[in-house]
Amino acid sequence: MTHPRRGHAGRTGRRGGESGTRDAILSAARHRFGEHGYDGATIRAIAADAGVDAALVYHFFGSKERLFASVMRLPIIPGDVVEAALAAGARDSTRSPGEHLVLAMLTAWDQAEMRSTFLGLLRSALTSEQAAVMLRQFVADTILGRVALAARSAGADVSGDARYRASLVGSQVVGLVLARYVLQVEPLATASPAELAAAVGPTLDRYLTGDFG
Amino acid sequence: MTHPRRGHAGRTGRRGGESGTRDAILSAARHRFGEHGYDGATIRAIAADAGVDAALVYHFFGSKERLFASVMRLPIIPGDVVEAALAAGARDSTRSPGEHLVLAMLTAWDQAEMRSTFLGLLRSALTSEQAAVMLRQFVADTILGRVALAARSAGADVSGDARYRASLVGSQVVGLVLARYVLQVEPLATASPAELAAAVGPTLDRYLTGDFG
DNA sequence: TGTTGAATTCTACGGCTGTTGAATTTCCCT
DNA sequence: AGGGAAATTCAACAGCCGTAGAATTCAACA
Repeated sequence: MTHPRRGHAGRTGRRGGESGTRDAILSAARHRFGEHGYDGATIRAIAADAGVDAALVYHFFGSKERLFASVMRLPIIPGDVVEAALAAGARDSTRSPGEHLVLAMLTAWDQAEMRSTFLGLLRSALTSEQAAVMLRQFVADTILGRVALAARSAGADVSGDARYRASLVGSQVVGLVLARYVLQVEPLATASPAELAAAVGPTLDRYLTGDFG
Repeated sequence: MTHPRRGHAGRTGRRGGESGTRDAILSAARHRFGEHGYDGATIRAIAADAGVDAALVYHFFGSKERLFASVMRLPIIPGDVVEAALAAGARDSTRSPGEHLVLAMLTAWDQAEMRSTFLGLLRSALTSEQAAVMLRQFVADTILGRVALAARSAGADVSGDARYRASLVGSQVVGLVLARYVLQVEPLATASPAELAAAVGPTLDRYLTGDFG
């Protein structure tokens, strides 16, 4: 009576064929972390999504924290995207640096995998102080640093307020992302990237090189 | 051996004097919800902060959800603050409506009680879909509605893009709040309200009445 | 002085959590 | 053919969670 079918056989034990289970777990984890944050995502739910027992997650990743770290290893480096956008804006006369920045951000966030990863980081940072410190450090090092550099080279900067300018840029970007992808405020959530670039790009340009107190 | 001392007597039973326990619970709950969000805050921790048994929280409030609702009843109405700021900006020539808006926001957020309440709402909205719907509804009704109204009356609006403008304003405000009070990005977290008003106010003015695609 | 009702705590239940160790099945290499 | 390694599941642990009920103490009023 025990004729093992492919997928869920007798009970325990190895399955036939290439399983790809590890990747299934990673994908499910990215989804769950993205939707519910670190604390809200449970190992059992992730395992269930991947069609697998919870213990297998531990076999592969050792702990929830290490699973989170594995998931949050980004497939692209955000700092490079920012730098490319700023460089493109400097030589392309049809669009300003700010507009390029908005477009680059929205393009990255519109890829499902990226969006889940970023959302997971953001949601976790908002509920756990530990995650907040990590995210702050990461953003300061890889993103705000490059923006500050661009601000310094583009505009005529007297004092060292480049970091101030960069943080203003960051505040508008994170607010846009939050309103569009998390809160899904309605005209914003469905507006086209080009439309948003036209609306928000000049704000970033002014923060980067404009004149204010 | 059982001489009951004021504060924590024999064991169970009522304590002497006016306890003010209910308010202590409310205050502790506001703190906890603000720091950790709805899920992260536990009844037992709230009770411990208030120096009280967890069951007493249920005696007073019935359930965690009802406690949350009691805490989140705001002492002031944000919509009124927004309206007052916009009105002041219209007749006061030394500061624009956008600058008034920023100042009003920062003033509200700098009161500890307000900040905890708002943070609780925000953090909860970011991890629970249910809370997100509630917050979105609330913000749309009481805040974005008034901003949209102001945009419509102030600028020359052809189509019904007032909601679009209002949501842009909202995105910059929420981003500023997030960067300053949650992530505590450094030049922003300690900048003076006046400084931020000068930097961010014109952005809001442009979103309200400016020209873009 | 009782009696009633509110304030307060103790104890416990069932459910969910991250995590572990043993058992089982399959694959791959010799 | 056989044996070791990998993949997979089951069952259980201790701990925390929200919540409910009973017991106790105090205050106020008749």
